[in-house]
Amino acid sequence: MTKIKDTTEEKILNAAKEVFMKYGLYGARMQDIADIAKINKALLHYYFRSKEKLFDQVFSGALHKYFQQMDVFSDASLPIKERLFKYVDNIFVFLEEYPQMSMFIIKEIGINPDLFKDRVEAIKKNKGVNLIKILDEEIARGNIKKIDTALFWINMHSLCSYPFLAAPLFKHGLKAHHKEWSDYSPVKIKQSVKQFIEKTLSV
Amino acid sequence: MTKIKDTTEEKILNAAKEVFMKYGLYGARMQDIADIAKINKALLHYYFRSKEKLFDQVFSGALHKYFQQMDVFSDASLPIKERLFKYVDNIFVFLEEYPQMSMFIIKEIGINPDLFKDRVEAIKKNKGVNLIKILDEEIARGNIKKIDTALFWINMHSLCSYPFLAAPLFKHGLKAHHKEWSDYSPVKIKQSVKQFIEKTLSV
DNA sequence: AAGTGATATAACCAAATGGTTAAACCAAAG
DNA sequence: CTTTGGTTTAACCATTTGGTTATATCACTT
Repeated sequence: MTKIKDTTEEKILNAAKEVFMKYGLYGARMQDIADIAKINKALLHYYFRSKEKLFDQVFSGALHKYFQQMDVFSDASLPIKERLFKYVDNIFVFLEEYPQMSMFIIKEIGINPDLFKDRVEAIKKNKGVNLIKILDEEIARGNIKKIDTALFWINMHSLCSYPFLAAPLFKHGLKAHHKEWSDYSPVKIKQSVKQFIEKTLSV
Repeated sequence: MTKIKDTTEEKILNAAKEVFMKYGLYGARMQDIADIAKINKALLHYYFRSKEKLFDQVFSGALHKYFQQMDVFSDASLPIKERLFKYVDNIFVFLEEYPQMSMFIIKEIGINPDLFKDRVEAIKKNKGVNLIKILDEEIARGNIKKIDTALFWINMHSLCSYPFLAAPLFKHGLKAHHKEWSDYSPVKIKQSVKQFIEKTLSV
């Protein structure tokens, strides 16, 4: 499936990703990371000088992947709705692989806002695509309904992300109603997100 | 605003709530809790035997408040849409006071699923209201559109909760578009949730 | 004023944690 | 075979962490 180089460095990074995502910077234990990577704890410091440095690498990678999904918006050749649908597809692929990542990013930013300011500026400049601006332009051209684009953006993301974040809750909640989470995620949810987009944007 | 008894026990619980919500069980430090409560660390153990016990109290309280919102559904005298609107109002009041709580619950359940199984069963039995079942009944009576009720439930919660969870992200993201988070949350978001309910359920 | 029980604190302890070091391993080059 | 370089490990260290204890303080009763 995914490429596995299996170098020591990658084993560490994968283990660190797992542990940091679950417990956050403060809650994570270097020994746990070493155990999962099946290496000696000292190797962590050999490859990444400190816990903070290792965390920084993991967090940067997460943030990069998170914003990478927006690349599809650069493709101005596609009609806006197609781009949005493709974006939703991207998000779902991403969320299925890293269901915890958006929460990880949100949590760590909440704890240490500085992590964000520095890094995001760099990413933003690299991409240079202004998603809400694009939607506003489409409205000006009359291609979509006249809506509050920022609000639409928030709502669309909510519909996509929250089901994955809250999966532990929903899994249990649905079972109480003799329904299975697997029947809902991700196929049906993706459908209903696209429905929401369709209904909200159609003139 | 909220009643403040200001007993030592409450000071500790409030401090613990703050720290546990931010850092989780593993990430939280007893000394931090003591500092915020402005008491000696030993007092923590005097009132609550251990870190786990203190956490348990905080977590139980959070879970209780979280599910308490659903009480409005017991009031069968109101038409279903009124009940849903009232429920949304409740959620927003709750989320404005405890924006981190749903993430706290979700995170801790993800780490330690056992916490959930034991406690939720008790809560569920106390309430005895089956929300999705109520919606299904309303469909049978022809009061609302024939929809997938569980999916509707998930979507509605997503629209309510995620904006609060992801506030740190949105705050920053909106500023980049010269818009302010305060212009969107919570008034406009609540409106659009109710719009979503209206559109989705109307026959 | 003296006694009493609950409340609070400083000082302490053992275990865990992030981090270091010196020595061992091991593949490739000479 | 020996050397050389990067890689890996066991043993260790200083600090932090959750938790305990002995002592002090305070509110209240007698």
